[in-house]
Amino acid sequence: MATGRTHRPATRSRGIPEATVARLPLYLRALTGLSERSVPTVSSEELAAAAGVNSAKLRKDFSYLGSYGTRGVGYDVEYLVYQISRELGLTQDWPVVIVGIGNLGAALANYGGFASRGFRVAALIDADPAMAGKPVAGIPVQHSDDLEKIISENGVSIGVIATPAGAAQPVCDRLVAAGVTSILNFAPTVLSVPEGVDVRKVDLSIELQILAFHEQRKAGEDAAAAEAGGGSEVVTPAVRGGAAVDRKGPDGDMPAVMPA
Amino acid sequence: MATGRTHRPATRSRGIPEATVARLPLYLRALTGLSERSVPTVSSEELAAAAGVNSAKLRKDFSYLGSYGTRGVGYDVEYLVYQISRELGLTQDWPVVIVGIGNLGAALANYGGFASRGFRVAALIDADPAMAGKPVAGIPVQHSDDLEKIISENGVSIGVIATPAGAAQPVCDRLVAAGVTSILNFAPTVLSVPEGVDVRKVDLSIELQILAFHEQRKAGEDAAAAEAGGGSEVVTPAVRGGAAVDRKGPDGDMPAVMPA
DNA sequence: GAATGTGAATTGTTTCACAGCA
DNA sequence: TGCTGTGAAACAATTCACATTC
Repeated sequence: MATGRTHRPATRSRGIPEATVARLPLYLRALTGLSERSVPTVSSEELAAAAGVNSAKLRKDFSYLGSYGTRGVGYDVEYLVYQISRELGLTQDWPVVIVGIGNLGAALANYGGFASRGFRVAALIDADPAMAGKPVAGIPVQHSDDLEKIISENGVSIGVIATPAGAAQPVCDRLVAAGVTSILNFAPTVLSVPEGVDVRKVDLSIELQILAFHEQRKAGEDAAAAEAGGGSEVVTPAVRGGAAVDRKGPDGDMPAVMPA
Repeated sequence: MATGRTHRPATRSRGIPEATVARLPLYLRALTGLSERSVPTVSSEELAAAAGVNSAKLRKDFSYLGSYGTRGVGYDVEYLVYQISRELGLTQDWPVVIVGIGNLGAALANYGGFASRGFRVAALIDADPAMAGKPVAGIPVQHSDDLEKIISENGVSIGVIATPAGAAQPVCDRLVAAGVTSILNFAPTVLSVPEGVDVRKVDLSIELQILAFHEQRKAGEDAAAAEAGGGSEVVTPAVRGGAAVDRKGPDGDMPAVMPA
């Protein structure tokens, strides 16, 4: 999961489990595809395949929303699209601000996937005065001095942070103070927010690290054995200062070393 | 979670639960911060706070790696950094290719977080001949005709897909055929891959949709009531063609309508 | 005395398997 | 007959609480 939540009770919101909520957008995407191809109905099996999950899970997920299928037939595509959209709150317009218009912020501003699903980029904000007024994705960048005003004038409740790590917490604080209650954080930092504010994070390098973990494992115990025995390109290990030479990991003893 | 996995047994890899693996990068980031500030040791309580998790979870996570702490004292920062890096496979160099050098691909190429953690952008690949040769983030873009050659010459096992949705599956197939076994997918599609290939996905609009779900809920049952009663900016509902006017959702009856 | 490491309890999620309905 | 909807079983993750060790 490229993602995690901060704060917020583990309680299911209106009975829908978090894991299910996280999959609704996936179903919606698959359904939208079918809808565009004018497919009228779809079975749990087919839809599950299109969404990349298994059908029992999908049926259980849908059962939390209500009884929207027809036994022996399947689900009406258009009807489900509407129900899921409504459940996700996509039948309304969500103005969003993006703070931090660097490479990533600009890419986000240009990203079509937002606009296509009820999200409207209401403003772009950056701390660099040189950026002010410059249009990105057709929207003029505004200076962060005006952040509070921009938020309130546009009725923004969702903010996207794409600043450098150091700026993220202060920006977050200002967004929250100005009334934002949902934040999508691309900066590699843990944000602390008051109760009632939702944070989701996307950390590109974390995803790669998780892949690397599995990749390493695939390389096999052969490689692990080789590394235990002889030299590899491990970053120059130096002898550790403190106590403990007797640490034990599950894969055998490890010399008390660490990267320089 | 901005993320999910496709394919691959639910089995713990070498006894480390997936949920734990997904948090290791977080701990590592927090530890790196402490290391830079020359903090020698840290308690589970402190580190958990810095990583944004609770301390019991952190201790349980670490217990899967081994006994790396000292009772009554805490964890040695440098030592843990090394152990986690090793566990994640970050003590080796991972050449990565990025396919699809649009706004997002370019932003990824420029993203510092990759390089800082053992990931090296070995090549940028795009299907547009006009891009070929043009440097992005100091690396010349290569044409996708040469994809297979690039993969094998650089020993790439991790690929990043940042193409439009339509191109993603063909690109994925070629990457896999050329030897890539881990894929980070930014395209909004489900990729199908053979057994043994790992896919993680990051879908920006999915994250926003999950936020919107919770945001909607925060707006309260008052808003829900208001919407049930009168007009809101629901996208022009039209009467549904098919059967069923008797569908029932958990929040009361719903007219058989859907977005236009 | 302080903080780790971990069994046991709890909570959440997935999968199974089949009753019930169109 | 075919496919949904859902209890019940299996599994996974989290949290508790405390014995253990420094």
